[in-house]
Amino acid sequence: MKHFSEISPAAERVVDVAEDLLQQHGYNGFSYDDVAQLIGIKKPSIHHHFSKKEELVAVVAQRYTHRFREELLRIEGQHSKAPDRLTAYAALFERTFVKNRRLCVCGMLGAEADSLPEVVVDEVQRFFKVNLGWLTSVIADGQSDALIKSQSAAEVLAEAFLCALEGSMVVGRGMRSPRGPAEVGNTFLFGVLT
Amino acid sequence: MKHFSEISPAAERVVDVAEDLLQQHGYNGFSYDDVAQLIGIKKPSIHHHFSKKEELVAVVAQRYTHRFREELLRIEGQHSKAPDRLTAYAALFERTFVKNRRLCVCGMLGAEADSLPEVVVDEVQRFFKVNLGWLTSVIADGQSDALIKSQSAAEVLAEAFLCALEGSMVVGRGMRSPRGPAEVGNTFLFGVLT
DNA sequence: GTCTATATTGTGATAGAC
DNA sequence: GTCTATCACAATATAGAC
Repeated sequence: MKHFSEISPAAERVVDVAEDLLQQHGYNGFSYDDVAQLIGIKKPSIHHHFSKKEELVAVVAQRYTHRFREELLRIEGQHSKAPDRLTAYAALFERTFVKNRRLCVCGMLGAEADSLPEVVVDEVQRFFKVNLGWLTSVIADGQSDALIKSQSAAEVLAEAFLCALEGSMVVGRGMRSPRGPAEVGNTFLFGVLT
Repeated sequence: MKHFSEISPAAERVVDVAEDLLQQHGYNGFSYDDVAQLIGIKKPSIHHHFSKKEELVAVVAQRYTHRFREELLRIEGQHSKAPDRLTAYAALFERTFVKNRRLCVCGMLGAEADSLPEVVVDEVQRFFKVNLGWLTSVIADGQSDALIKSQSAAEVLAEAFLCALEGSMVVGRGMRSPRGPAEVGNTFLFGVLT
């Protein structure tokens, strides 16, 4: 599979626009022509960079996961206590959602996963694994430090937290509500975990 | 808007199949021809029952919400304590998910809401409002009876619970994981609320 | 209620010139 | 890297016969 770091600047603009359309309309909700028109070039030029749609979307998801990992590192550098790290984590989702109720790339693709090419689902799976792994270790640390009082297994708490954040974007969009991940994350953290 | 209770048996079969396809592939992921082939008739026959796709999907969502309300009533009849009612509520989502990781109709439509006709989004919004209203009153009752210890506002707890359940289907599908709403609901209920 | 036939538009994708 | 031209097909939707 092509790697996002090895693509040209022109191809990167394609990925930028595709990411945006994906978050707003989903895999089956945008076309090569939509991407082309937003950039201001023609459809076959998109095929020049990514011959198949599944390749384009897989690269979008791949880069999205990479950037998420960079953010996780940044959070570790900026916050040392588990509750602060989890609040900052929820803020990542909130930042996406406040821009026109954009969905998480992998939340959208996760919903559609049943009718998606395998290369795409593989990337989605990787995103969730990375996030669950990180959350699990942060929560386990919080339990050791007695900053998180719930004694449920860190792994299942991590999953519930991630699900609440992903779900908040879906529900917030479906309800046309301004309420998003930050609020739901807060409820979870201060009504449940700590 | 057409009401699901006033449609013919033939039209109802169309709604049955459309609901299924919707849960598996989303609004933009199934076609009139898919519906026709699964029933064993031709595409224009579907148009005879529902001239536009948005009308068909709106009726699917409408009936889905109605059936959900019937289930909520049933839960009220079978369980009197708030935690039991919430566990039974999570089981509704689990029942959907265990069938080939099927998504909640309105969870799927909520994710896609940005590129959906307004008549459809209206129904999705109604579904979430109905569910949040019911959950809020159940949780408030549980707080009065001291069966739910969290003192956060019932409304925000309701939203977090619903988001966790909807999100669990999205994440479970994206991870190709068998873990679903029942487990996440459990974590929320016994690690957070009670 | 179902069909055949068809209009119209959009889609992912390719060939080959510049 | 971008273009024009084009293909093959699938989509929603309509007209009109049975």
